[in-house]
Amino acid sequence: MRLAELSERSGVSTATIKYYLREGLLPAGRQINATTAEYDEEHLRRLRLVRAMIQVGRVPVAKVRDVLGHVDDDSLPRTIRLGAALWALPQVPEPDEDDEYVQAAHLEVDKLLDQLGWENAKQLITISPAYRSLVVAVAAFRRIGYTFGAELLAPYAELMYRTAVLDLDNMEAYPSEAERIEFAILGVILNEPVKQALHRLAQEEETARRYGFE
Amino acid sequence: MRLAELSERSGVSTATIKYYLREGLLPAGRQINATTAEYDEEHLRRLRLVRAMIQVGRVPVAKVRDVLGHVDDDSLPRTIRLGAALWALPQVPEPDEDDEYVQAAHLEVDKLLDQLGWENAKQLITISPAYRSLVVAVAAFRRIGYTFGAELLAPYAELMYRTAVLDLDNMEAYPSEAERIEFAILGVILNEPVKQALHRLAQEEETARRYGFE
DNA sequence: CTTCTCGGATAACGGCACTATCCAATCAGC
DNA sequence: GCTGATTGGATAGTGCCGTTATCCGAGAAG
Repeated sequence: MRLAELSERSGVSTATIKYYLREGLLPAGRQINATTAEYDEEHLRRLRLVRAMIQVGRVPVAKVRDVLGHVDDDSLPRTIRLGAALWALPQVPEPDEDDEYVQAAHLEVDKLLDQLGWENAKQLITISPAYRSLVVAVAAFRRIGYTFGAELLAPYAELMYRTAVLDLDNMEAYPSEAERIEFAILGVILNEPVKQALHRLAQEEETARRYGFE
Repeated sequence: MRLAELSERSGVSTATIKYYLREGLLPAGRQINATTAEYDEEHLRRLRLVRAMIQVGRVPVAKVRDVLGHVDDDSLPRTIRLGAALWALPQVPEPDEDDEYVQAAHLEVDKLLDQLGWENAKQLITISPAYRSLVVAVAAFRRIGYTFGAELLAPYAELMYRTAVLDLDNMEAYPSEAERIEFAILGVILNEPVKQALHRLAQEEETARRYGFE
């Protein structure tokens, strides 16, 4: 198919597709001649993935490029590809290590990991963006005057761990390696909006149950 | 304290504070004379809240204004204030109701709510942004070729419901109404980054447990 | 008195996701 | 084979948004 058809079937304007091509989010089509390029179902699929990441996952274009680079890198073993995709995702600004709240948050999060026995996560704390995000968020709570210590975090972490087990179970249900990788990426990028929405729905439900509508 | 000190103690530049004042995120200081205004601890606290929402919660400035408007509106009953804060948060673009994937997602999500017995949430589906976000995300999965039906969503929803119970329990632990409201706002805005980070950490932990580091 | 700082108003900036405009090559319909 | 529409590439422009820089005249400080 040609650009116009790719645009029609994906619902993305040709101008935007050209932009994605330029930015390297979409591989170039097979060049038929100087003015025509041919795209296939793979392009359509990739384009839909890109759109989902940008619109639903709110992933910036540059990050999408990074993530896709890892997805396409067949030379990497699976866990590395998974990790690379996770880590290429948008992050909270770097924590200011001199800030007293950040330091307190570090202690609290480290205590939490000890309590939970997350030995693998502990090994990653120097490099994991998830760890840094957690520290930044916990520090923000403290700065406003609310403590969000290990004892409050632990039950959440327990639930999130069970969520992660579900994620990986679902991923393993797919037969091909390629699908598993793509689903894992989606599981990080699109799953979070799903869980966030479920969470808010659950909050609405429980609030209504406790206090009614008025 | 004056602008310069407010800036120093909060770590926010005077130019940005002026911008927040202009945008109505921060109430004006007490005017001492034509060129001096006096700010107090409440201003500092509010400023930190605003910063946390913008930087950690990634809430757009306009939304912060809306949320704070509800926080400050003493005439509203608590559940409404809570709901108003929840609903003022950034949303996914409106789902296109003509889209076949969106329609399928609607059916799937409705089925899920029935299965779970979330009767209160069902009543809110016409207006709840959380419901719409969920539909958009589920539709995005389907569009790429992965089904994320009620039977896969249900265990996640169960875990999220337990998370919401924790949220409300934590909120109720605060003695004053004002603190509870503020904590509830934070619980929606800052808690989500916390949970998201815990989730990713948990994914990293479980991935490492299943597959090791190589 | 004069130099410094204050806060208000306004304009400018930089990043990002697109989008509009040109253009020459080429395809489709007659 | 001619002609008008379409194609894809290059480039510049747009709109939004969070932030910052520049002026300015009115006090405060030494």
